[in-house]
Amino acid sequence: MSEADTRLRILDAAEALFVDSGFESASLRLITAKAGVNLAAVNYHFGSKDALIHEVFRRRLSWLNDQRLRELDRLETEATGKPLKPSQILQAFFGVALKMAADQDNGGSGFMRLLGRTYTQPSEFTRRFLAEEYAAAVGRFKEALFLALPEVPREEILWRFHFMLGAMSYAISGADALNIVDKDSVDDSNTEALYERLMSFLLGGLRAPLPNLPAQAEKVTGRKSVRKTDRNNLAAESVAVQLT
Amino acid sequence: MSEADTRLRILDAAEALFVDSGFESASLRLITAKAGVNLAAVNYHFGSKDALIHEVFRRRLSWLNDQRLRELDRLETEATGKPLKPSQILQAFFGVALKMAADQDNGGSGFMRLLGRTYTQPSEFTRRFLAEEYAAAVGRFKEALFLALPEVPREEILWRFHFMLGAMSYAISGADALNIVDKDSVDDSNTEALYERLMSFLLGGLRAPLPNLPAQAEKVTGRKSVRKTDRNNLAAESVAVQLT
DNA sequence: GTCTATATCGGGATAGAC
DNA sequence: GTCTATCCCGATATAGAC
Repeated sequence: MSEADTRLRILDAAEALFVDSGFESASLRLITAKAGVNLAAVNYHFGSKDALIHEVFRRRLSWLNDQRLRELDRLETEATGKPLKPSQILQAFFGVALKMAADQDNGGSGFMRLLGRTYTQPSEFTRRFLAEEYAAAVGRFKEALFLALPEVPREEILWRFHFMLGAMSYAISGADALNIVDKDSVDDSNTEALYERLMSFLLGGLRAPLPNLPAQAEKVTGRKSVRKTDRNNLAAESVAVQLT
Repeated sequence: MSEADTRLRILDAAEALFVDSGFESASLRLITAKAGVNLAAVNYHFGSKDALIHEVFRRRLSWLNDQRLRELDRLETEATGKPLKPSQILQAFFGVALKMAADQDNGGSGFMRLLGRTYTQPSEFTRRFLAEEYAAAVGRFKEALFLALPEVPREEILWRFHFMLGAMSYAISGADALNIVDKDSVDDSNTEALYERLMSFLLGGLRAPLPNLPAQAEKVTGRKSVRKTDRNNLAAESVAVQLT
């Protein structure tokens, strides 16, 4: 077996086991057995289990974020200087992720589910490299959303982006998780339908009227916080109408 | 130390450690040390680590779902037979959860974060008792939503409910997770503001225009699937306008 | 009910032969 | 590069004294 082969087999086996039972219960013994390689091969090729985990994420995330940025580039080129529509930005970010989740060659829904879970797990170790891998792509998408929604406070956009990530995570977890809520009558085999469902939900949330924030102290400077609520209400009117 | 005391100390310590580092890394040694009790006490009081995990969820979930149903009862009594507004239903389900997340006496945000994560983890063990604990409450809320949104296909409502759970989960994970996306400038200390932000996002998503579902084979019978798309489009118009 | 001590297992990592 | 054998640790669970 060639070196590259062994590496790949380990990565694939590890990913599958992480998805099914988490980082801890997937022991090196299980991983190497599933991969059909020797136990010691993991330490030889990756150095440690942690490094293996890191690499499992790195290879998928760098591909995913590449695709996302490529799609964003394409849309921005087409738009010739005009700001993108929110729906286009969401399509580039979430649509590409859903497409990856539907593609067996790139880890299928398994990896995306793993990613969604890991995202809310506050382990310093996973947090650090997720931030690294995400930084570049997220920065671009943030800016695109700020441009597309100039009247919406930036903090509000960030929170809604965060909420959208949560919805996507559960969407990809699919009927498996939904069946906790309702044992019957839901079908997630149709990825096209899931995409349409999720996109209209996300767009609805993103362009919802702005919340009535309670007056509060500003974070850094001491500007009059009363104004803030007013400004949000004003923006709410226009936002609910203007977008698509 | 009284028996009840020991039980409680173990439950609290276990919950806190599960939140911080998951079920597997929280060993009985860590749990009992943090609780200030003897290692053997866990097996004496709960029988096994799995049973302890189960009990950690049961005590919080039964309280949470009690509160949710109480609030739903109250709203339905007030409404005297008329269907509730979607916003009221969301308030009873998600608002109560956020309130619990903000209340240190009931586990604070810790437990809710743990719950959100566990929800997407496909372990048979956790899945089974989550379904048990949720069944009653979710059934009532489903029915309330069906009544409140008679023109929206039931399957669509279930998916949107699922998406909303995802958004809530991430909302409660809070700035810790958001900072993966953006290292600065976000503040989650204000739970009132978080509540308002999340509610307007959820409502926007719930009442979004219905998706354009691709034609597909019906699930059980072979009724003409073309009609389905048309029906959804029709409904979309009314739904986007009618709700609040 | 609570303790100490221990049985038993499975984990990650590594040394050293091939 | 890959293997076997093994070290060392920490996990759950339990037996038996108090």
